[in-house]
Amino acid sequence: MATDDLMTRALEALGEDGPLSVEALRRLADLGDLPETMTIAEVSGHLGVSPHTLRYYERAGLVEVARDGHGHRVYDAEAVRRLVFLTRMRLSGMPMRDLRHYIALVDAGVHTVPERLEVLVGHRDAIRRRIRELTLSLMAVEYKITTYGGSAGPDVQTVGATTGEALPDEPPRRALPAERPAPSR
Amino acid sequence: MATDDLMTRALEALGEDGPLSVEALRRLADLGDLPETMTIAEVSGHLGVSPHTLRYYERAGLVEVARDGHGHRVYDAEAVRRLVFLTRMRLSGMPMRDLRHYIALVDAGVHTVPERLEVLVGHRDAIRRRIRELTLSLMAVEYKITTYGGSAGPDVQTVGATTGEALPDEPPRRALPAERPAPSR
DNA sequence: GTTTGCGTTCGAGCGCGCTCGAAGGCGTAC
DNA sequence: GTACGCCTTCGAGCGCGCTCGAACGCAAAC
Repeated sequence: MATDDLMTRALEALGEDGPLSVEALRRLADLGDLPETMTIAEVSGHLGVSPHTLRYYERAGLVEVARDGHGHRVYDAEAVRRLVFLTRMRLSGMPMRDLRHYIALVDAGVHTVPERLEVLVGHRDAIRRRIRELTLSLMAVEYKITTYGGSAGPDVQTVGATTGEALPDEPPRRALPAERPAPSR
Repeated sequence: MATDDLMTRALEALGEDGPLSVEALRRLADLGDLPETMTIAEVSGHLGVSPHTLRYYERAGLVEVARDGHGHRVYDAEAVRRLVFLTRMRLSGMPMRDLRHYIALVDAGVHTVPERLEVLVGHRDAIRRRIRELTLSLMAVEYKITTYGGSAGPDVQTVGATTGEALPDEPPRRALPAERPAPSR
């Protein structure tokens, strides 16, 4: 996915270990002053997505883009801003389907604002869920790494044994020193 | 993806808003006492992945599963534990390719432990990156929601304007009440 | 016996989000 | 002129991770 690069760049711009604050957001949002119009190559460079993908988004009905006398695309600032939004949403995992829906709402006029909000809230919740999932997985992987490394991890005891390997060629599944025999619920 | 359900269930088991702690991990890891052997349907129910997917994983070389007299799969505890590991890794976004690599290492013997650790560390970092990405996106979406809702959000100013919509049918892009005119860098 | 239900293998198909290639137009550089 | 480079459209192809269907086997229930 081309958009992976985008976020990578965004993260780099923020400094990998920055405070990840509203301040960071402001910097992310700071697109510089967009020129009046841009070519597809410029937009591509700016957003970090390929021209192919930009054309694809247009075909998908997510943006309308004017042509110049030669049939070449001319992206105005509004189109670029929309594309920034679109790439950001794609990056956070919103499917094309939902994006099409949202854009249809936007194009349908201001009376769809409540429904747009619903979509956004739904997506926000999806992101939150995903972060929780990943946090959980992260903990499992970190635990596994520490126990693998030998520096006997914290107090979870069964995780290592649930990895389906437990160092094959070795006595499988010695119980780690348990603190308590895990309450039955 | 079938595995979505798995994590959903895991999260439910933890209580959506729980402390997300090591305690939580222990519960997740607590698979109960696995029976000696299981049928494909049992494993499927236990892990929340379809029998189709279990067969697929086997075809992919991720687990070996014995057959009974009728040619039916018989999953032993080790296979189940491995599948738990595999689904957890899939859930956290590790691609099949890497999983195959990892499993090959496991099957190659204990001397591959260092390389296994490298893989795990790489994956851990990937998860961390993804969490950071999502956190960033979450902030952007939350900001957009609050400003959309009218309850003028915190102090970022440009984000709303970068969404490519800025309430069409309305004077586009009035500057929001800025606190400071964003430093030029 | 036949129906129901669960299992098997194999290969094909699908949904997603790109990604690419072919065939061609236009404008500038040499 | 012609080569280069960037653009266009259109449709096909791809990588991923499943997901499914067809055709069949076996066993217990009715």
